[in-house]
Amino acid sequence: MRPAYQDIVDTITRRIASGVYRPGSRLPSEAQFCAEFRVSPMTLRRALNILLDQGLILAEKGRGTFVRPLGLTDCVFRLEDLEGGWVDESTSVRLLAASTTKASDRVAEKLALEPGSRVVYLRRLVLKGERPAMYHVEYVIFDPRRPLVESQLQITPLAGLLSGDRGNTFPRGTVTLRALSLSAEAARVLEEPVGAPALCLEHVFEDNERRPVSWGWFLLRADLFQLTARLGPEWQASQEVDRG
Amino acid sequence: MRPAYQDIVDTITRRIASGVYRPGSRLPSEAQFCAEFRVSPMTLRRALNILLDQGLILAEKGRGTFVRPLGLTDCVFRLEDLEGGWVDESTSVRLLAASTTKASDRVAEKLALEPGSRVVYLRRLVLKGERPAMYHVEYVIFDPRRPLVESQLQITPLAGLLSGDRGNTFPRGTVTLRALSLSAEAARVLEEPVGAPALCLEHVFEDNERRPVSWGWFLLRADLFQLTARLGPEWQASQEVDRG
DNA sequence: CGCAATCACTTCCCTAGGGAAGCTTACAGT
DNA sequence: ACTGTAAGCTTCCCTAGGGAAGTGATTGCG
Repeated sequence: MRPAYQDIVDTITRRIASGVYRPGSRLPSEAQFCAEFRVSPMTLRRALNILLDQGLILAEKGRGTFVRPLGLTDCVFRLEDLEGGWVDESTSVRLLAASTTKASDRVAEKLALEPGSRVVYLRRLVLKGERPAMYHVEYVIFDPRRPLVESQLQITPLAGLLSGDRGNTFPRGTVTLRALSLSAEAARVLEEPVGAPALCLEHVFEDNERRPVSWGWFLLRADLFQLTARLGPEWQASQEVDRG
Repeated sequence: MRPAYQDIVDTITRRIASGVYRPGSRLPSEAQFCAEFRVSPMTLRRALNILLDQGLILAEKGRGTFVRPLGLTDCVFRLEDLEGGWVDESTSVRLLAASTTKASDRVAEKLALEPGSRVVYLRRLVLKGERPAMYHVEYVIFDPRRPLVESQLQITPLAGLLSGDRGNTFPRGTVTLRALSLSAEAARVLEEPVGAPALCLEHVFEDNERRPVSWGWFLLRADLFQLTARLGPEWQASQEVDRG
């Protein structure tokens, strides 16, 4: 039913979590594991590879594999499971502004354009129920020769931009996360006091030729959104039990 | 020299990045790939598995494998590559306070203790050169029966807590990231105006039995620290060229 | 025409080996 | 005592298949 390599992954993970294999210590060789689990080397190797790039173990060629000691810095935060959620039933998007303007120096620099080039300027407000939650500002290049723009311009289904459902996805991009205080304008829109803390999610999307296509940022109310990561071994309970 | 599966991963990645394989479209079957790259099914499968859990492709049993359309939410932020850095030559740690006190209600709740139990209270300041950068507050359970405490108590090498070098690592934990405004005390220590924005990194570490061992948080000056993630296909340049 | 069975194609899992390359240790020769 | 070598570990990579299970189109039968 369940793949053998998955059972092996879980078993070893459990042993690490429960302290049978301690951080830093060497664990049995591949040959020994093959004998214990009664599988071929290839299958065992597959299990180890999974643990390897989960970062739970650490292999040194010719010496052995070891339990990797974990530190705070091993945390990974997935934007996918942002607490506060991106979209659910109560979510609605309100378009505050959409126009084409000439790029300011700052915008032109970010988008690698000549100053004064035409760009599309967008401002959206995402509401959870009645409450403003995110404020989104974005500048998109306006170049008839590049076909990407129109897909970007379908405004309301912000969802498409977030989780790449349909065509309006970008092949590449850079996203940076930081904290800041709300400006007067952002504070007004988000119905927060000026200077209130917020998470800022700045993004630059690029096309296939690595040219920037859009620059913008989300402002997330600090009281509604946070990121959580779990550190250390985690496994799904397996129904199977040794009946040897 | 270079493993074959790695070359395959890079080649497919490059094709996705350059638009040869478009988002959502089906890519060749495993058999076809085997024929093209002249490798055995197992090797090809290995390459696909890597792309699979990089999230670049998406396989549906019986139907085929497809290029996965990406969205903003696919970003992952690694605490490891925090911009502003955790430790380098100019980093020093100053211990502001270390004492044992009775746990307040809030602390007792977080650590799952009886209110009034003894806990170790720590406050550290991390400096980059002369400049305060992070402020760390932590509560550690004080229980002679649990041996973990002493390793936690070696204060100055904060590095050990961050990247698990030696023994003072915890098997498990939860870390949450959010934005907030500096309290009066934190602002004074970090030499920032009261109410300045900061990233807050709250952490709870647990022992093998999943009992909380320590609770605390880092406050990171918003002007010094941010997290960056790259979205989309990325590959290492391979020196090898087709000479068929 | 409608429905069910078949068949081709797909992803996915596993076996049973061989061999390259790196590290450690023991042992021989100097 | 020291050094170079060889043996025996180790991780790592690859081949060449077989078979299970899911999907979709085609075909044959009522």
